[in-house]
Amino acid sequence: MVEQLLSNPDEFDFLLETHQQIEVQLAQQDHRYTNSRRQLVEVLSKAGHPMALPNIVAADPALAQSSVYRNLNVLVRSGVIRRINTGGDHAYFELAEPLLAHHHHLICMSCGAIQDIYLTSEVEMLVDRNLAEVALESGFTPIYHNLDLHGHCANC
Amino acid sequence: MVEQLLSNPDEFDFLLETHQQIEVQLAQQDHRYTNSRRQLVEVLSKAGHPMALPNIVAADPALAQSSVYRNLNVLVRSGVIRRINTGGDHAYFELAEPLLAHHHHLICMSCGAIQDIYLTSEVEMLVDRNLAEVALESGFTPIYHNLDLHGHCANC
DNA sequence: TTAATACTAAGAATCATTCTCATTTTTGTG
DNA sequence: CACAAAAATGAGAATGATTCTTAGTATTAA
Repeated sequence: MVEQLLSNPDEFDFLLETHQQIEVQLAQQDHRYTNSRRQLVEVLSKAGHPMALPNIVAADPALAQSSVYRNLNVLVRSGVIRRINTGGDHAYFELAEPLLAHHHHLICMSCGAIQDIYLTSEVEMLVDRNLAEVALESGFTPIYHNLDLHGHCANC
Repeated sequence: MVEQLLSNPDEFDFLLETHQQIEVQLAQQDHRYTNSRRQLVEVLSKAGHPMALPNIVAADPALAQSSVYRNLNVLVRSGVIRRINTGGDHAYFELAEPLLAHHHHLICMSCGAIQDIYLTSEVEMLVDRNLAEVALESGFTPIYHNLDLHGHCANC
């Protein structure tokens, strides 16, 4: 069992809870939470940062590329995983809210690295309110928003 | 001359100014503002909203697909055009700041349509400040930010 | 048990985008 | 006005991330 390899009991609990939530979320849309989907979620969860497909596949040799692509789509459509479009060669993927707290990204224009950032709740609230107003005026139904800062990371 | 077809003198002035600015901006990087680049800019300018490649090519039969792709890249690298990654099949393109005022986008998850939105200057200021703080902590050098709201447009 | 349905995974197919290259246009210099 | 050097063009080939196909496997429900 993969769980026995974890040194940190908190991480163990987190994964357990995460798996349970996801199972319910998928069941609501008549999808199964199969082994390979669990493994995919564990790779993303343990990495702790957004990953592109080659990294996901490399992180767990049991994962088949075609299945990962298919399952990423299923999980994105079910709201379990979030797709991040950087404009680079690959899309990036991370666990979606509420499995992960609401946050945004620094995206390096040189190396493509992605780092999570958190804004103050005051700023988040004002942005939300302002976006909601503008959406309402256009008859637009908001689902989620993206906010990312592009530039050059410390290494580049 | 394309300009003679314009009914609105304001639009004529706007294009003139725009072309002049772009010519300078390109010259600074040893690029020429050629005819086909002008035509590309005019298509985007007249549309008044972000366009995907097939629409750009369809809007002006004189534009060759391969040249449009190449020139979009040149103009994006020079900061004249902005690329919008929606996650759909195509990237979208629009004139960049300061040719267009700072704004954000509503992106329809059903039909892919993109609409410009403007936030209040108060919100923009707070977001900028907060992003700058967070970037500084990470040694990240900010260039620009994206903020887009995904959901369903009035038609969908 | 059995039928229906979901899932898997290897490889083929798709298609947006980039690359190649022969030709044309523009620029700068004598 | 050449004329060489540098940029740009455009048609088609190549690339490569992602999706599709398909035959087989696993799960569910009756």
